[in-house]
Amino acid sequence: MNAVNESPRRKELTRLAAQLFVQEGFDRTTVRMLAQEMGIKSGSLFHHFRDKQEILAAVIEEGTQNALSLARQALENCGDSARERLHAMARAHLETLLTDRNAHVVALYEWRRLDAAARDHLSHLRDAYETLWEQVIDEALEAGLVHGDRFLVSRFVMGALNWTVRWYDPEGARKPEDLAHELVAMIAPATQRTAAESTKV
Amino acid sequence: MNAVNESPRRKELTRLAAQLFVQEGFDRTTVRMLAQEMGIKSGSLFHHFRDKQEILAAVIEEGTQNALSLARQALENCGDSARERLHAMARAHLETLLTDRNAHVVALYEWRRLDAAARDHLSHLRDAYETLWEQVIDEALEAGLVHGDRFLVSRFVMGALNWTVRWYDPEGARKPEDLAHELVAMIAPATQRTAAESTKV
DNA sequence: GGTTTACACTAGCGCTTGCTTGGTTGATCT
DNA sequence: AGATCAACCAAGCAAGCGCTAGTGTAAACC
Repeated sequence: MNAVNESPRRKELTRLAAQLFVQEGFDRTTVRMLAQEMGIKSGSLFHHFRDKQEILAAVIEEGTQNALSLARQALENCGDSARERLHAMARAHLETLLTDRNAHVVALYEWRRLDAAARDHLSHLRDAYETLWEQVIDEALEAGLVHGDRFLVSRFVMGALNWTVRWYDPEGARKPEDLAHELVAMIAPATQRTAAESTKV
Repeated sequence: MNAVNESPRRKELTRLAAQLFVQEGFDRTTVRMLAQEMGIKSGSLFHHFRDKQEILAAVIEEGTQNALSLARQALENCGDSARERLHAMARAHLETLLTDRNAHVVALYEWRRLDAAARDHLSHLRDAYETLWEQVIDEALEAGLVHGDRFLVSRFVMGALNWTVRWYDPEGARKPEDLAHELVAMIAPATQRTAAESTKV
């Protein structure tokens, strides 16, 4: 029973679990269903994970880690202007929501099923991610790009972005890039100043 | 076993069920927990509802009906300008999210637990509500109050509003009215005059 | 060559689940 | 006074749940 390791087998199992958790919900997904999806018997599952809770925690941790590193990377590789940084964050957020969709849906919908210990550990990760966002929002406010209350603006933006998992169609014409652009345009109209940016759309 | 009636007792039970579903989630709420909360034995529960699914459907229907009638009422009692109508809708949405919070949280989080029949029936109700929203968004776009893609703007706005159930504190200083005002200000800044909009599109 | 390790299996324990059954109560109607 | 009816209860069934115990096996390591 190896609890904390990160074997490639365990990672693959985590991926499959995420898929099932999205399809059925955590509570309705039985260890027998998980095992079958993984091609093993239900007993064998507990060699890889201490209990069912740990599978949930593994799924959410995986998704959050990816989101965090993708966001950091996006901020490093973009320009310095508040608009560019805001756009980069929105785009990174939507891209991880797309590529790691299952994990993120689980994180959004099944967070409350985590036990106290796992929730405590994972909320630190999530806080780190949200701090990144608040910094970028602050910059946008200072630059006069967006107006309003710091707390409310960041909540509204996170809501608009996270809500996409409910309606976004990966097969459709719209790319994460497009959504990010449209969102930034909606809350920070390009009509004022910065003549260099009036080319898009 | 009266299935479709609307006795006051049933309404009260529905309210209690909504509270439990929010606290524990639908799957983890057992019929025994529901019965205890209602002050009856688990067997008696099935006199009021055909099965557990029907309780869930009743909770969601109640919430959606209230949201719909509140929104219609708000649109009747507000001014004609696109801004006023947008603000009225946002405010009505947030107010029903506050007063019927439990029912709406259940609708948002447990929708997928509905069986096909209930989901079909309730999605018509929800569509009626979303149609109201899209009309108001359309008016805002035509009036030049907001810019962007019709579909995306309405999805972003709905996301920002619905996300509030995750962080809004009814005991806090902010009223639904304030949130609505701030949201409208964010996506439709008041700085520009209505006449000065001739340059766009 | 012997021991360890990783991974899988079978079998089932103890418990909870949604729901059913058969029956009782007290108020209301005829 | 008898019938009706909504509302409730005690008891329990069949199925399914998470998880454990004990064992087998093939590759890796000393």
